[in-house]
Amino acid sequence: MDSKSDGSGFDPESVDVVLRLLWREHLEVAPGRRGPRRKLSVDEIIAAGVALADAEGLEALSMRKVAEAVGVSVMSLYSYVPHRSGLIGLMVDEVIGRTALPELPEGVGERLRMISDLLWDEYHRHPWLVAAQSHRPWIGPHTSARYEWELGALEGIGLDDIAMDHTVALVESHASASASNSINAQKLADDSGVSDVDWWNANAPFLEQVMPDEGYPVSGRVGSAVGEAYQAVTSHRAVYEFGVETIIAGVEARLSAPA
Amino acid sequence: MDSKSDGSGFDPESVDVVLRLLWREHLEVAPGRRGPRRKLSVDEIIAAGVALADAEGLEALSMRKVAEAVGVSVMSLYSYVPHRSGLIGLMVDEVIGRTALPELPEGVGERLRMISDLLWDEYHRHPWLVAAQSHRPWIGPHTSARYEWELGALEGIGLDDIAMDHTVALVESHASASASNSINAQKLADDSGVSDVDWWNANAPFLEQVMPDEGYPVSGRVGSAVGEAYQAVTSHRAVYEFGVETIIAGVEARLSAPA
DNA sequence: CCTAACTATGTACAGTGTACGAATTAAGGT
DNA sequence: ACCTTAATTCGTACACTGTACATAGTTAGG
Repeated sequence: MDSKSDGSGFDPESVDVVLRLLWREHLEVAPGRRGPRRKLSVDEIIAAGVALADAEGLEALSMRKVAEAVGVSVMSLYSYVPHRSGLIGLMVDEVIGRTALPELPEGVGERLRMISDLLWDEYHRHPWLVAAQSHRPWIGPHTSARYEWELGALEGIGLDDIAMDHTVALVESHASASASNSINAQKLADDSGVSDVDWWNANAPFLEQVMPDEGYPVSGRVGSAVGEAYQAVTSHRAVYEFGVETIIAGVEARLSAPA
Repeated sequence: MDSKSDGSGFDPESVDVVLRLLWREHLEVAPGRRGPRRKLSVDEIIAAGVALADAEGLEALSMRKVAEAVGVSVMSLYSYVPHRSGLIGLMVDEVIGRTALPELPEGVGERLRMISDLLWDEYHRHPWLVAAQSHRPWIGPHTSARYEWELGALEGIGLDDIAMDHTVALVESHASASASNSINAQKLADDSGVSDVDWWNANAPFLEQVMPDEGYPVSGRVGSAVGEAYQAVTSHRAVYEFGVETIIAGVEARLSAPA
């Protein structure tokens, strides 16, 4: 043990600051610290960040706004949280922890669907989660519990460890990507005040001019069918459903035809 | 025909500016315009934007840098392009046009794989494409040609129009999401100088402390298996491959078991 | 009580997208 | 040839952003 060791067997200096914050509940409370008493807890900051992002999106989450929300000067935040990106990482684990992990049903398909729907719903409850994915994915307590739960749903059904991991990743990818499409479309409509259909109606005459029918035989026909089926340009929810079902069918095919 | 009509049957005022720029090749050249001769073409600006984004990423694509690259003042750009977001839309269609659409092989699986790989490769050639997806998806000539090609690959194999559209969307979603994971990891490693493995090595002792083995039975085992298989924390490419195969299996299952 | 550690805060910097207005250029109408 | 008018270029300005740094104030340990 070196001089800085607290007997836990790792060098506390080299541990990612955000990581220590993520697991703050699992660490002994810090010993009596000098200096002024802290006005806040990290949790208050995280909660304020989540509220702000829920309400106005991640791009509106500025350190100044968070600071104002918790009633502290901007630079004081930096004594709680190392940077904006780290705060976002903490927010992600926080909201993941807010979603309870339900009992798993019987059947592989039912389980995959439950996982997928849980993610889809969560993304729509916190639309900024899709934009948060371009930041470093830190390993927090709730993220870890979620992963354990997801893998547990596939335990003992006949997939090897690698396939279990990749199947979870596939379901997560698909839920994330289709939710992302759905959410971006919604955000664009909100921000610009122009809905999908409005935009299409305004620009259809122009497109008919530059896109002659004979140049797009298949997509012309398919586009019409889609428009007619949903009475809209597209239905993100339907695309999502179709994807989940296809993926489930693929996993089941893998199970019944082992390598 | 109203006073502003050019005989084409649509009101040119209501057409999205970016849309007109996207289809600029298909429009008659503008009649003699007053004012100073333009120093540039839109294409030069788009090309400069693509070069910049390829080299430094989308967040480094500032109007000031683009302006400097083409040798013009910042605000002059705005006489060519309505805003940064529109420029990005034009860049997207441009790079999509740079990828040739190859002959389609026989077999549904082979075709889906070709489409998917084409997208995966394209994302890795232009990593900023993943970040560009949060902007409005304009309908450009190359995007349309791509969509027509993708649908053409599924024509006549036994899917109805809706299923064709959704299958293409599924493959695109999956390619986009897995490429996004791969690219984000790469970018984070580059920017921070800390690789996946380095980070893990530095923080593993801490994680072992806060994550007791008995709390994560399945993910502990699976994580080890994955680490051993790839000699890395994960293999984005392998996850992608697994997903493509599963999706193909799902589509084939759908084909052999009609509703 | 003094010192060393810690917190809170103000200021400052190098950026960002783009609205606005002024100056310049060239074409169309007479 | 001249005037009008549209189009282009460009400088300045504004409201923001994240965060580095220095300073002042507060508390616990020795």
